[in-house]
Amino acid sequence: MEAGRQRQGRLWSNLKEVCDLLHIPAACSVTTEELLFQHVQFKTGQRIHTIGQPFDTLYIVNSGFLKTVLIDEFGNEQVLSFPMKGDMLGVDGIHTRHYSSEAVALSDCDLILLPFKKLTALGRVHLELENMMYGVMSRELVREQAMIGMLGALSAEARVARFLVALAERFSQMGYSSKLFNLRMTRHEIGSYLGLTLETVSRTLSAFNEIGLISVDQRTIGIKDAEALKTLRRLPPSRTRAKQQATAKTKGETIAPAQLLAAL
Amino acid sequence: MEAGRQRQGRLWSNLKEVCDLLHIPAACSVTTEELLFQHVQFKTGQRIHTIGQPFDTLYIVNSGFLKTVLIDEFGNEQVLSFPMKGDMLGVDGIHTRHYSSEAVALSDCDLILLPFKKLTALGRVHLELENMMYGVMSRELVREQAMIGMLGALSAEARVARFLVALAERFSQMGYSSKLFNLRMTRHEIGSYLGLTLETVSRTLSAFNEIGLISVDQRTIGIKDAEALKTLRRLPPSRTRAKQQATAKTKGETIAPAQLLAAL
DNA sequence: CGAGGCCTTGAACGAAATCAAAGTCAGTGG
DNA sequence: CCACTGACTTTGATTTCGTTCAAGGCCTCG
Repeated sequence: MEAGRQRQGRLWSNLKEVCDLLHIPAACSVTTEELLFQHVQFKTGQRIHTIGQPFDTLYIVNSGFLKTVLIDEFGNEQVLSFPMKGDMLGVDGIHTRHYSSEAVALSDCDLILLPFKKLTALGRVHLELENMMYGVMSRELVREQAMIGMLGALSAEARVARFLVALAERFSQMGYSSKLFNLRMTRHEIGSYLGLTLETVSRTLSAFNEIGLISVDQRTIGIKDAEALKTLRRLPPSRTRAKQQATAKTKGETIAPAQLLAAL
Repeated sequence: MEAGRQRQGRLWSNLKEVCDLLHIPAACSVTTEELLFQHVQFKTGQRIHTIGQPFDTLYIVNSGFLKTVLIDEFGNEQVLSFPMKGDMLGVDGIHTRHYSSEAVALSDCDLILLPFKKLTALGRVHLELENMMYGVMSRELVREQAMIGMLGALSAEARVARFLVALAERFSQMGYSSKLFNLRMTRHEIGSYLGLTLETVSRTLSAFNEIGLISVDQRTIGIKDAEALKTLRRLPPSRTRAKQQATAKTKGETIAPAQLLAAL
């Protein structure tokens, strides 16, 4: 459909800028400006690459928000990640020389092109660059391992809670507020990412809102109690709460929300 | 506990052998035998590396079976993978220079040591080696993405079915029978890997056995109908089967197992 | 204003977890 | 040799979390 890129080619970045973006301590041996990487702009909804497309370039997100997805045998999307500033895209294409996932812009985006051939050639000359590559790929691997652990072991509430905390931290790193931000993705996309249905995501956000952990207004999220979100395992049954309070031998005093939330 | 390695140092491999093991088309530019990598043996139960331990070497499995695990805040293991011949271990340590997972031998193992420093240095001289590194890391990433997709979207039955098929294929690649093999891991470990409880794994295997997809005898698995396993989405409700047959307008004839299994 | 996405909420159902009890097997030591 | 221990597995009964199905509300944009 909208396969065409929004090539404007106005911007270029040097190696130092690329390393900074990736949070790689560039020894900055290359002050020369001859090593330039081109930028490309994508508009909301455009695809950066599709599944099966021949691989030749990696991308670094300079600004904007994206999602990467797998498409299963019957056309259902499985969201794999929500890349944003400083993330690398396309690494999954190296192995088979074809991208194995699809990347879509969730907002207008500015990406840096890293032609893979050029990159590896440069890596042999500039050691930081090579280390950067290994580091970024390893980091991505660790991120996915954490994701597997989360999908394998955590309750729906815990997944949503950690998702919010992770988002808040990313926004903080990017210099935005970690307390108040806008989700760039739909409930459906969040659900797919977390292995849940959109209804469960919606209900969970409402529940967090009700007990004061966050505030929700459509896609605007306010983080009220980041600590509780970080350690949350499961929510106290809202309808049964009275019964639970009666059962607990707490000398009649009301159980503090924090206690309930931290319950195994 | 048994932190000590079983260093025997009897075996060494050259670059060609390493590439073969990883299924990398080594251009075999290096026929010289000076590039040697040491082997190390581990016995069942021994740890290859632990979480947080300083990273300096990658491992390739030459023989044997292992598991890699994450340990959560309360000591619960989350199985991430079951590496076997040709798999690489330790890549997650590159990023932070500390392993982020733990690898344990499920059987006696023979691993090849790849000191990371040495490896990257060699990569600059031997291009196939560098390509191998990128390829293997990318492959691992793709594998984990598939895992995330599976955990996020598939039913318990489908997960177990695909797990068996994947195992069968690995055994086949390794030259063993893909029709009859022994599981090297417990039901608990399989469950952890698939995001299920051990009871669910056990029940699912029993169900597959009952309808003739596999045969199960403790850890010995016989694959009877690989195709059905590959495409299975959900099992027909065994107790409701009579009712379903009645509901279906199939002129009184019995529904073929294959039809039921392929049901969306 | 109306249409179409997106989101929320409720009710009922169902898949998998949890709880519980036996059964199997390998290894150990009397 | 055999009984005993402990880890692993199977199977059943029950519970619960999350899905599914359904209806209505809320924004945005033509």
